[in-house]
Amino acid sequence: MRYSHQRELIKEIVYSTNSHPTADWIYVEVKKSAPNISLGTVYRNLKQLNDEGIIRTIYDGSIARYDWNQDSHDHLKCKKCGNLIDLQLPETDIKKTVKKKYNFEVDDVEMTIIGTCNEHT
Amino acid sequence: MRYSHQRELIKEIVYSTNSHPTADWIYVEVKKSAPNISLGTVYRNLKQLNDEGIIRTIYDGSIARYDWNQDSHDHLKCKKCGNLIDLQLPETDIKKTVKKKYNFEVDDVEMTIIGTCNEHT
DNA sequence: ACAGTAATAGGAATTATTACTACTTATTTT
DNA sequence: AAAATAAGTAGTAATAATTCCTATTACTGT
Repeated sequence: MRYSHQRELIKEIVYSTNSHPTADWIYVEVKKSAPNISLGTVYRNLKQLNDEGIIRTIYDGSIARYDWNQDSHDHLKCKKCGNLIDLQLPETDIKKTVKKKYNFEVDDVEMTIIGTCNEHT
Repeated sequence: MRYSHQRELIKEIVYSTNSHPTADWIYVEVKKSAPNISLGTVYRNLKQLNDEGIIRTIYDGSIARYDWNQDSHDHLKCKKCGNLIDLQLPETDIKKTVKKKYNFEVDDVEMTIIGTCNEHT
């Protein structure tokens, strides 16, 4: 993967926030420093960064969000504000259980906990 | 919610399979018995059935799938064949942990385990 | 500095889903 | 049972998110 200014900016934006931004939000942000970047470029680079393992793509309902955090972690989704909050649950032995019980080779466990955050109860 | 023939057919189709069908697949199926049903009708009814708690909507990446199974359960997603397989993991105390640690009122836990199923290892 | 090729801008195309509207049908009222 | 009413439908247009296409631009190894 060859260096590109645009990709660098996109990467920095994803790495600068914990808000799990969408492609569109990133597009708006990156335009501040690269006014004529195109949305296609944003999507292409997000995909590349994802494929290289530099960022991670998560799905919030039907839309894609991007996360710099590569550690295995889960998300809380607040029904009221829609925010996704990172959390680290104690690693249970889901992997082992699944392997034993279903003979399924586990790569990743994606967990989203849906409810109401402390600011909206 | 008033009775409708179309909705009844759609419900029966969702209840007849464990394959977590997409709206499009359901559309193709239901056309066999109601040839001039429209895709909009399929979507509208799936949403209604979901809102009434008769079926459940799950998201597989960015696309919606529908599931008759109302019990709290999880899904295995095979990277190779793309199939979603139901599974019932032993109820851990995720809810309690999250409540204590993050003061977050949990309604639902969505878990998708990604890997390779026994037919594709 | 230059050749080779990956990356870009800008816009068109695609896919999944929702919205609109005139007509139809299930249910309620008479 | 016929008329009234309101929810549901078909067909199509519209939207939103994402991907694709193409002529041009910009890294990078020599």
